[in-house]
Amino acid sequence: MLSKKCKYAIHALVYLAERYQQGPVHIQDIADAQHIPKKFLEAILLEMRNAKILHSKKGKGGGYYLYKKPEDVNLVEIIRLMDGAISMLPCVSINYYERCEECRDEVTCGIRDAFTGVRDETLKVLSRSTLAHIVKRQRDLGK
Amino acid sequence: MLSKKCKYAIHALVYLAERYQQGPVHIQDIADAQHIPKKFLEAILLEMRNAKILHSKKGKGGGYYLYKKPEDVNLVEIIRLMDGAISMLPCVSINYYERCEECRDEVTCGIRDAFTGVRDETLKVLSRSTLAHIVKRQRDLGK
DNA sequence: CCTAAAGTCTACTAACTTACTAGATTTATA
DNA sequence: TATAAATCTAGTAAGTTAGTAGACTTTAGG
Repeated sequence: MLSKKCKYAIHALVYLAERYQQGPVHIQDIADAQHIPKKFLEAILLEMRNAKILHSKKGKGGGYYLYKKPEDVNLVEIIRLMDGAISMLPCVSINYYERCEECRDEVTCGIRDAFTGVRDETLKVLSRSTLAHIVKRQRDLGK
Repeated sequence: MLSKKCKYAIHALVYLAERYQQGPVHIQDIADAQHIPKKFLEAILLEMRNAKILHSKKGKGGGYYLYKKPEDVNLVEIIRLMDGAISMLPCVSINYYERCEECRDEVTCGIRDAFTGVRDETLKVLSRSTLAHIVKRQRDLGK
Protein backbone atom coordinates (compact mmCIF):
# COMPACT_ATOMS: atom_id res chain seq x y z
CA MET A 1 0.00 0.00 0.00
CA LEU A 2 1.13 3.52 -0.73
CA SER A 3 1.54 5.86 2.23
CA LYS A 4 -0.84 8.76 2.67
CA LYS A 5 2.09 11.01 1.93
CA CYS A 6 2.47 9.42 -1.49
CA LYS A 7 -1.24 9.57 -2.23
CA TYR A 8 -1.27 13.24 -1.27
CA ALA A 9 1.71 13.86 -3.52
CA ILE A 10 0.00 12.25 -6.50
CA HIS A 11 -3.24 14.15 -5.93
CA ALA A 12 -1.37 17.43 -5.57
CA LEU A 13 0.61 16.81 -8.76
CA VAL A 14 -2.48 15.93 -10.76
CA TYR A 15 -4.09 19.11 -9.47
CA LEU A 16 -1.07 21.12 -10.59
CA ALA A 17 -0.95 19.30 -13.92
CA GLU A 18 -4.52 20.39 -14.56
CA ARG A 19 -3.28 23.96 -14.07
CA TYR A 20 -0.05 23.58 -16.01
CA GLN A 21 1.38 26.90 -17.23
CA GLN A 22 -1.29 28.93 -15.48
CA GLY A 23 0.99 30.48 -12.85
CA PRO A 24 1.73 29.54 -9.23
CA VAL A 25 -0.94 27.86 -7.10
CA HIS A 26 -1.14 28.46 -3.31
CA ILE A 27 -0.46 25.51 -1.01
CA GLN A 28 -3.71 26.40 0.69
CA ASP A 29 -5.69 26.01 -2.55
CA ILE A 30 -4.27 22.56 -3.17
CA ALA A 31 -4.83 21.58 0.46
CA ASP A 32 -8.45 22.71 0.38
CA ALA A 33 -9.26 21.14 -2.96
CA GLN A 34 -7.62 17.79 -2.24
CA HIS A 35 -8.37 17.61 1.51
CA ILE A 36 -4.76 17.43 2.56
CA PRO A 37 -3.52 18.89 5.89
CA LYS A 38 -1.73 22.06 4.86
CA LYS A 39 1.38 21.68 6.99
CA PHE A 40 1.87 18.13 5.82
CA LEU A 41 1.40 19.17 2.22
CA GLU A 42 4.05 21.87 2.65
CA ALA A 43 6.66 19.23 3.43
CA ILE A 44 5.55 17.08 0.51
CA LEU A 45 5.67 19.92 -2.01
CA LEU A 46 9.06 20.99 -0.74
CA GLU A 47 10.42 17.52 -1.31
CA MET A 48 9.13 17.52 -4.87
CA ARG A 49 10.62 20.93 -5.40
CA ASN A 50 14.00 19.62 -4.28
CA ALA A 51 13.56 16.78 -6.75
CA LYS A 52 13.04 19.38 -9.51
CA ILE A 53 9.52 18.23 -10.29
CA LEU A 54 8.05 21.48 -9.01
CA HIS A 55 9.19 25.06 -8.77
CA SER A 56 7.95 27.61 -6.28
CA LYS A 57 7.62 31.31 -5.98
CA LYS A 58 7.87 32.96 -2.58
CA GLY A 59 6.06 36.00 -1.28
CA LYS A 60 2.75 37.53 -2.22
CA GLY A 61 1.21 35.92 -5.30
CA GLY A 62 3.58 33.02 -4.90
CA GLY A 63 2.87 29.31 -4.86
CA TYR A 64 3.84 26.07 -6.51
CA TYR A 65 3.77 25.03 -10.14
CA LEU A 66 4.95 22.13 -12.28
CA TYR A 67 8.48 22.48 -13.50
CA LYS A 68 8.63 19.28 -15.50
CA LYS A 69 6.19 18.72 -18.30
CA PRO A 70 3.14 16.64 -17.29
CA GLU A 71 4.11 14.00 -19.86
CA ASP A 72 7.54 13.69 -18.24
CA VAL A 73 6.37 12.91 -14.71
CA ASN A 74 5.20 9.35 -14.15
CA LEU A 75 4.03 7.40 -11.13
CA VAL A 76 7.31 5.50 -10.86
CA GLU A 77 9.18 8.69 -10.12
CA ILE A 78 6.63 9.94 -7.60
CA ILE A 79 6.34 6.67 -5.69
CA ARG A 80 10.11 6.19 -5.56
CA LEU A 81 10.53 9.70 -4.22
CA MET A 82 7.82 9.44 -1.58
CA ASP A 83 7.81 5.80 -0.53
CA GLY A 84 11.01 4.32 -1.90
CA ALA A 85 11.18 0.96 -3.66
CA ILE A 86 8.53 -0.22 -6.09
CA SER A 87 9.40 -3.91 -5.73
CA MET A 88 7.88 -6.17 -3.13
CA LEU A 89 11.30 -7.54 -2.10
CA PRO A 90 14.55 -5.62 -1.49
CA CYS A 91 16.53 -8.24 -3.39
CA VAL A 92 14.71 -7.52 -6.66
CA SER A 93 14.69 -3.75 -6.30
CA ILE A 94 16.47 -1.73 -8.97
CA ASN A 95 16.93 1.48 -7.00
CA TYR A 96 16.79 0.19 -3.43
CA TYR A 97 18.52 -3.17 -3.75
CA GLU A 98 19.48 -5.05 -0.61
CA ARG A 99 20.73 -8.56 -0.33
CA CYS A 100 18.31 -11.14 1.09
CA GLU A 101 19.52 -12.37 4.46
CA GLU A 102 17.45 -15.50 4.20
CA CYS A 103 18.35 -16.95 0.84
CA ARG A 104 21.66 -18.61 0.14
CA ASP A 105 21.79 -18.07 -3.60
CA GLU A 106 19.87 -15.33 -5.34
CA VAL A 107 20.36 -16.87 -8.78
CA THR A 108 18.56 -20.09 -7.93
CA CYS A 109 15.92 -18.53 -5.68
CA GLY A 110 12.48 -19.29 -7.08
CA ILE A 111 10.89 -16.66 -4.86
CA ARG A 112 13.10 -13.92 -6.18
CA ASP A 113 12.30 -15.10 -9.66
CA ALA A 114 8.56 -14.66 -9.11
CA PHE A 115 8.90 -11.19 -7.66
CA THR A 116 11.15 -10.06 -10.47
CA GLY A 117 8.18 -10.70 -12.73
CA VAL A 118 5.90 -8.64 -10.51
CA ARG A 119 8.38 -5.80 -10.45
CA ASP A 120 8.72 -5.72 -14.23
CA GLU A 121 4.98 -5.68 -14.87
CA THR A 122 4.42 -3.04 -12.18
CA LEU A 123 7.11 -0.79 -13.61
CA LYS A 124 5.65 -1.19 -17.07
CA VAL A 125 2.22 0.05 -16.01
CA LEU A 126 3.45 2.77 -13.65
CA SER A 127 5.89 4.25 -16.15
CA ARG A 128 3.13 4.53 -18.73
CA SER A 129 1.08 6.50 -16.19
CA THR A 130 2.24 10.08 -16.55
CA LEU A 131 0.50 13.13 -15.16
CA ALA A 132 -0.53 14.03 -18.70
CA HIS A 133 -2.02 10.59 -19.15
CA ILE A 134 -3.93 10.77 -15.87
CA VAL A 135 -5.32 14.24 -16.60
CA LYS A 136 -6.34 13.22 -20.10
CA ARG A 137 -7.95 10.06 -18.81
CA GLN A 138 -10.14 11.88 -16.34
CA ARG A 139 -11.17 14.41 -18.95
CA ASP A 140 -12.13 11.53 -21.23
CA LEU A 141 -14.06 9.92 -18.41
CA GLY A 142 -16.02 13.13 -18.18
CA LYS A 143 -14.72 14.84 -15.09
CA MET B 1 7.40 -3.97 0.37
CA LEU B 2 6.41 -7.23 1.94
CA SER B 3 6.78 -7.49 5.70
CA LYS B 4 9.37 -9.85 7.16
CA LYS B 5 6.50 -11.92 8.43
CA CYS B 6 5.30 -12.45 4.89
CA LYS B 7 8.76 -13.25 3.58
CA TYR B 8 9.23 -15.75 6.38
CA ALA B 9 5.89 -17.33 5.52
CA ILE B 10 6.83 -17.75 1.88
CA HIS B 11 10.23 -19.22 2.71
CA ALA B 12 8.68 -21.63 5.21
CA LEU B 13 6.03 -22.73 2.72
CA VAL B 14 8.58 -23.33 -0.02
CA TYR B 15 10.61 -25.36 2.44
CA LEU B 16 7.54 -27.45 3.26
CA ALA B 17 6.62 -27.76 -0.39
CA GLU B 18 10.03 -29.25 -1.07
CA ARG B 19 9.15 -31.86 1.58
CA TYR B 20 5.55 -32.40 0.49
CA GLN B 21 4.11 -35.75 1.65
CA GLN B 22 7.21 -36.64 3.60
CA GLY B 23 5.61 -36.31 7.04
CA PRO B 24 5.61 -33.48 9.61
CA VAL B 25 8.55 -31.09 9.86
CA HIS B 26 9.57 -29.48 13.19
CA ILE B 27 9.22 -25.74 13.55
CA GLN B 28 12.82 -25.76 14.74
CA ASP B 29 14.03 -27.37 11.51
CA ILE B 30 12.33 -24.74 9.39
CA ALA B 31 13.57 -21.97 11.64
CA ASP B 32 17.16 -23.21 11.44
CA ALA B 33 17.14 -23.80 7.71
CA GLN B 34 15.49 -20.49 6.79
CA HIS B 35 17.03 -18.34 9.54
CA ILE B 36 13.71 -17.35 11.05
CA PRO B 37 13.29 -16.64 14.80
CA LYS B 38 11.52 -19.73 16.11
CA LYS B 39 8.90 -18.02 18.26
CA PHE B 40 7.96 -15.69 15.45
CA LEU B 41 7.73 -18.58 13.03
CA GLU B 42 5.39 -20.39 15.42
CA ALA B 43 2.86 -17.60 15.13
CA ILE B 44 3.17 -17.52 11.36
CA LEU B 45 2.70 -21.24 10.90
CA LEU B 46 -0.26 -21.22 13.26
CA GLU B 47 -1.92 -18.57 11.17
CA MET B 48 -1.43 -20.59 8.02
CA ARG B 49 -2.78 -23.63 9.78
CA ASN B 50 -5.92 -21.71 10.69
CA ALA B 51 -6.18 -20.74 7.03
CA LYS B 52 -6.10 -24.45 6.11
CA ILE B 53 -2.91 -24.17 4.12
CA LEU B 54 -0.98 -26.25 6.65
CA HIS B 55 -1.80 -29.01 9.06
CA SER B 56 0.06 -29.82 12.23
CA LYS B 57 0.67 -32.76 14.46
CA LYS B 58 1.26 -32.24 18.15
CA GLY B 59 3.46 -34.20 20.51
CA LYS B 60 6.57 -36.25 19.88
CA GLY B 61 7.31 -36.70 16.19
CA GLY B 62 4.93 -33.89 15.41
CA GLY B 63 5.40 -30.83 13.26
CA TYR B 64 3.92 -28.97 10.32
CA TYR B 65 3.18 -30.12 6.80
CA LEU B 66 1.39 -28.81 3.72
CA TYR B 67 -2.30 -29.56 3.68
CA LYS B 68 -3.06 -27.99 0.33
CA LYS B 69 -1.29 -29.24 -2.76
CA PRO B 70 1.77 -27.14 -3.76
CA GLU B 71 0.10 -26.31 -7.08
CA ASP B 72 -2.91 -24.94 -5.21
CA VAL B 73 -1.07 -22.41 -3.05
CA ASN B 74 -0.04 -19.23 -4.80
CA LEU B 75 1.62 -16.01 -3.70
CA VAL B 76 -1.64 -14.05 -3.83
CA GLU B 77 -3.11 -16.16 -1.09
CA ILE B 78 -0.01 -16.00 1.11
CA ILE B 79 0.45 -12.25 0.77
CA ARG B 80 -3.22 -11.52 1.41
CA LEU B 81 -3.13 -13.65 4.53
CA MET B 82 0.06 -12.17 5.94
CA ASP B 83 0.06 -8.56 4.77
CA GLY B 84 -3.44 -7.88 3.51
CA ALA B 85 -4.20 -6.07 0.28
CA ILE B 86 -2.19 -6.62 -2.90
CA SER B 87 -3.20 -3.28 -4.45
CA MET B 88 -1.33 -0.06 -3.92
CA LEU B 89 -4.52 1.87 -3.12
CA PRO B 90 -7.43 0.80 -0.88
CA CYS B 91 -9.94 2.06 -3.46
CA VAL B 92 -8.81 -0.47 -6.08
CA SER B 93 -8.46 -3.40 -3.71
CA ILE B 94 -10.64 -6.44 -4.37
CA ASN B 95 -10.47 -8.00 -0.90
CA TYR B 96 -9.68 -4.96 1.22
CA TYR B 97 -11.63 -2.23 -0.52
CA GLU B 98 -12.03 1.12 1.19
CA ARG B 99 -13.43 4.29 -0.26
CA CYS B 100 -10.92 7.06 -1.04
CA GLU B 101 -11.43 10.00 1.25
CA GLU B 102 -9.70 12.32 -1.15
CA CYS B 103 -11.39 11.75 -4.46
CA ARG B 104 -14.88 12.96 -5.23
CA ASP B 105 -15.78 10.46 -7.90
CA GLU B 106 -14.10 7.08 -8.22
CA VAL B 107 -15.38 6.48 -11.73
CA THR B 108 -13.68 9.51 -13.23
CA CYS B 109 -10.51 9.28 -11.11
CA GLY B 110 -7.50 8.95 -13.38
CA ILE B 111 -5.32 7.88 -10.47
CA ARG B 112 -7.57 5.01 -9.54
CA ASP B 113 -7.58 4.04 -13.18
CA ALA B 114 -3.80 3.74 -13.31
CA PHE B 115 -3.60 1.67 -10.12
CA THR B 116 -6.30 -0.68 -11.30
CA GLY B 117 -3.94 -1.59 -14.12
CA VAL B 118 -1.09 -2.20 -11.67
CA ARG B 119 -3.31 -4.39 -9.53
CA ASP B 120 -4.43 -6.53 -12.45
CA GLU B 121 -0.92 -7.14 -13.72
CA THR B 122 0.37 -7.89 -10.23
CA LEU B 123 -2.41 -10.37 -9.56
CA LYS B 124 -1.74 -12.05 -12.89
CA VAL B 125 1.91 -12.71 -12.07
CA LEU B 126 1.37 -13.60 -8.41
CA SER B 127 -1.44 -16.05 -9.09
CA ARG B 128 0.73 -17.90 -11.60
CA SER B 129 3.39 -18.25 -8.89
CA THR B 130 2.40 -21.36 -6.97
CA LEU B 131 4.58 -23.22 -4.51
CA ALA B 132 4.87 -26.01 -7.08
CA HIS B 133 6.03 -23.48 -9.67
CA ILE B 134 8.61 -21.96 -7.33
CA VAL B 135 10.02 -25.34 -6.28
CA LYS B 136 10.21 -26.51 -9.89
CA ARG B 137 11.85 -23.27 -10.92
CA GLN B 138 14.63 -23.56 -8.38
CA ARG B 139 15.23 -27.19 -9.30
CA ASP B 140 15.52 -26.12 -12.94
CA LEU B 141 17.88 -23.34 -11.95
CA GLY B 142 20.06 -26.00 -10.39
CA LYS B 143 19.54 -25.61 -6.69
C1' DC C 1 10.03 51.28 3.26
C1' DC C 2 6.39 48.83 5.46
C1' DT C 3 3.09 45.31 5.69
C1' DA C 4 0.79 41.31 4.46
C1' DA C 5 0.96 37.12 2.10
C1' DA C 6 3.19 33.63 0.75
C1' DG C 7 6.81 29.65 1.08
C1' DT C 8 10.91 27.63 4.26
C1' DC C 9 13.04 25.52 8.11
C1' DT C 10 13.62 23.19 12.60
C1' DA C 11 11.88 20.52 15.94
C1' DC C 12 8.72 17.94 18.16
C1' DT C 13 4.94 14.18 19.09
C1' DA C 14 1.03 10.79 19.27
C1' DA C 15 -0.52 6.69 17.39
C1' DC C 16 0.29 2.75 14.99
C1' DT C 17 2.78 -1.16 13.12
C1' DT C 18 6.39 -4.43 13.03
C1' DA C 19 9.15 -7.82 14.73
C1' DC C 20 9.84 -9.87 17.90
C1' DT C 21 10.17 -12.55 23.32
C1' DA C 22 8.68 -15.02 27.67
C1' DG C 23 6.47 -18.36 29.79
C1' DA C 24 2.78 -21.34 30.92
C1' DT C 25 -0.22 -25.01 28.76
C1' DT C 26 -1.78 -28.84 26.06
C1' DT C 27 -1.21 -32.96 23.41
C1' DA C 28 0.75 -37.20 21.75
C1' DT C 29 4.15 -40.88 21.58
C1' DA C 30 7.31 -44.41 23.32
C1' DT D 1 5.10 -41.15 32.88
C1' DA D 2 8.72 -38.57 30.75
C1' DT D 3 9.56 -35.97 27.00
C1' DA D 4 9.10 -33.64 22.79
C1' DA D 5 6.46 -31.24 20.25
C1' DA D 6 2.77 -27.56 19.09
C1' DT D 7 -0.47 -23.88 21.29
C1' DC D 8 -1.95 -19.93 23.74
C1' DT D 9 -1.69 -15.55 26.29
C1' DA D 10 0.51 -11.59 27.03
C1' DG D 11 3.49 -8.72 26.63
C1' DT D 12 7.43 -4.95 24.60
C1' DA D 13 11.12 -2.22 22.09
C1' DA D 14 12.08 0.07 18.02
C1' DG D 15 10.74 2.14 13.97
C1' DT D 16 7.51 4.44 10.89
C1' DT D 17 3.71 7.36 9.73
C1' DA D 18 1.14 11.23 9.82
C1' DG D 19 0.97 14.75 11.41
C1' DT D 20 1.60 19.86 14.47
C1' DA D 21 3.84 24.23 16.27
C1' DG D 22 6.14 28.10 15.58
C1' DA D 23 9.76 31.08 14.16
C1' DC D 24 11.97 32.76 9.84
C1' DT D 25 12.56 34.44 5.03
C1' DT D 26 11.15 36.34 0.79
C1' DT D 27 8.44 39.21 -2.30
C1' DA D 28 4.66 42.28 -4.18
C1' DG D 29 2.17 46.20 -3.73
C1' DG D 30 0.84 50.46 -1.57
